[in-house]
Amino acid sequence: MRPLTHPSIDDITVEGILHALSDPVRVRIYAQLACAEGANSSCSAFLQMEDRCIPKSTLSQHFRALREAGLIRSERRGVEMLNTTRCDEIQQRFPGLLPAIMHAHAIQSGKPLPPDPEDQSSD
Amino acid sequence: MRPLTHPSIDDITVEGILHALSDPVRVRIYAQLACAEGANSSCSAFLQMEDRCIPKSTLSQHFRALREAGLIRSERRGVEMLNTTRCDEIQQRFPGLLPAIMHAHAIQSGKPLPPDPEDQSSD
DNA sequence: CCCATAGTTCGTAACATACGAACTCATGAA
DNA sequence: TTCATGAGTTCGTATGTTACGAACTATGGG
Repeated sequence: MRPLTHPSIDDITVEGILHALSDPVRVRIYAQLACAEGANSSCSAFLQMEDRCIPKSTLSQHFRALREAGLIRSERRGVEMLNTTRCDEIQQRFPGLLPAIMHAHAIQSGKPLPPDPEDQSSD
Repeated sequence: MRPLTHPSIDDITVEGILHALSDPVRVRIYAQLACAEGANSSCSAFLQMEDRCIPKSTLSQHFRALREAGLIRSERRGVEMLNTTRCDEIQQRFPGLLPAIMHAHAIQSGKPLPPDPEDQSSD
């Protein structure tokens, strides 16, 4: 089992981020992580998302995609995995990108957030 | 030859936009169109982009991808094609999304724009 | 009508993705 | 230490997507 690889902040690309978040399952995972930061962030917490039941091998691949795009950081916590977003780093490198995407996603889901408190604006 | 299809603004999805712009060639095309709005926007203008030479069948597919994602509008102008971005419409539906993406892309390309005048902030 | 130019579509090879089966790793019980 | 269990990963394969050359369609000019 190869050790988890995380790209350095400078190797993170816009294309990579967009591609990772262009998958509906992955945005949902990412949105969950971004909301419940630090809470129940193990992979298994997503085994039964709202409506669909996603097989765990597929979930594992999705987490890997998010990880290799630089969107999340995963570390072992005993038998589980602790997943956290790297939004602070990405905000440094690409200010406003993630908030804008998540905001648009919220609009599309019919639950537009109130104007985000600490986001959106270019750093 | 089927007539060009453009999704209605309500059928445009965030995932579709992100996927379309997650391809390096397509962002470059889109960026060009967004900059030189109305100028030389035919497909053939992109036949020899900066470094790579992209075959025209491939280019055609890229334009179709952008069109079907709702990012551009294409109409015949005689023998050519006039391509224009639909950024105003998209700005209505997903405020700040495209500016943030293009801004991030500019940063990555090493030419960060000055803080965008009318963008970024959550309407 | 014939030709040239601008794009599109088709066919196929290369690449990417989804998911079940089989695996690894950490932990806890015996 | 050994075995069992739960959490994730990797592999193999079927299915989908993408790239690009060849053949096609449309428009405009002689």
